[in-house]
Amino acid sequence: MPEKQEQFKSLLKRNGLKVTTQRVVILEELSSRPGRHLTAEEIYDLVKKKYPEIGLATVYRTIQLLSELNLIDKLNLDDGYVRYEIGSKGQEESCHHHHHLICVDCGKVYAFQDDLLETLEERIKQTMGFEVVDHEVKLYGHCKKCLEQSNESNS
Amino acid sequence: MPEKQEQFKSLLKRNGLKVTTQRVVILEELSSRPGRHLTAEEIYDLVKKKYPEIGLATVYRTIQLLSELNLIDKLNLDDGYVRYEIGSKGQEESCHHHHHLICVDCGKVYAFQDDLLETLEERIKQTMGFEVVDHEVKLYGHCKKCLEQSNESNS
DNA sequence: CTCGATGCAAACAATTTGCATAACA
DNA sequence: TGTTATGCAAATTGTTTGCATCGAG
Repeated sequence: MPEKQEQFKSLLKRNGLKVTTQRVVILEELSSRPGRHLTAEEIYDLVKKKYPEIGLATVYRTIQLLSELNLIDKLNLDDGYVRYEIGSKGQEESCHHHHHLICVDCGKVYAFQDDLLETLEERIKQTMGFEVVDHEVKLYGHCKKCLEQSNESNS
Repeated sequence: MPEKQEQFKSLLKRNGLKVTTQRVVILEELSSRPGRHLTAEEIYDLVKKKYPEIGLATVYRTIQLLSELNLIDKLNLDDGYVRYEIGSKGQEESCHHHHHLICVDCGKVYAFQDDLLETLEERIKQTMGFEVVDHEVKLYGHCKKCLEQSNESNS
């Protein structure tokens, strides 16, 4: 999909960044895995397959840059790694900013979108005078599959 | 307040932990600063004033222990430090589980409680079969004070 | 007494940085 | 051609761990 490559190139240019193969490949790898939450090391390994000369430091530097521009989203699952996924601005599809459901049993991460948060933010603005511009919501619990499995073993 | 000390001691015992001066002092320091979000290093410095022999490793070990028992709450502001504050179980007052408003201008962290989240969690249970048991909500934005200051300079 | 808890220092691991080289604009 | 980005390796730093000692139960 060369048209996607062109998109990334103009995306970089639009944000005042130089277009390099490394940056385009990193964006490609992330964007071809929406919903996956990849660590720097994982991105490094993926990119190396397409561009073996890349260094880990470049991955870190690029990730940080893209994150500051909100082209990719940062996610911290408190497992010692910072993870990244393609964000709404880095994707043509309007995949809205979403939140995460983290299963404490199997570790799987689910995404969900919600508009209820807007009501909450409105209320906060009213009561505390605090104007919310971004949010990070992590809900921990038991996913459907794990709930079913534990029900089976209990019956 | 020696009655608070007694409380911490029984709190530790109740959770199957040995009562040591180090652990009690760490709990004291945290509980005398509700709403403050302290790093391990900061806790270490505070505790050293009352108990200079303590080692940083003990602080880390104790913090981890108390965090697993939910006596203290972990907070990650993505500034490279993991922070801790006394939790509802570690305090006699019923200070409900709360969420954080983080001002992107001055860095100040405000707390708020909300019940709207329960509606959200109910909805998630219905639509996705995911049962939420814990949550971490961080809202980033501009606090009242910083909003007022930027308004003044604009007028 | 016995096992868990501590202090110290060394080990770890994710991330950052300095610097010479390469390559986009 | 000049500045920005890269690769490599070394440095940094929050956190963990091994081990001998100490102290709560």
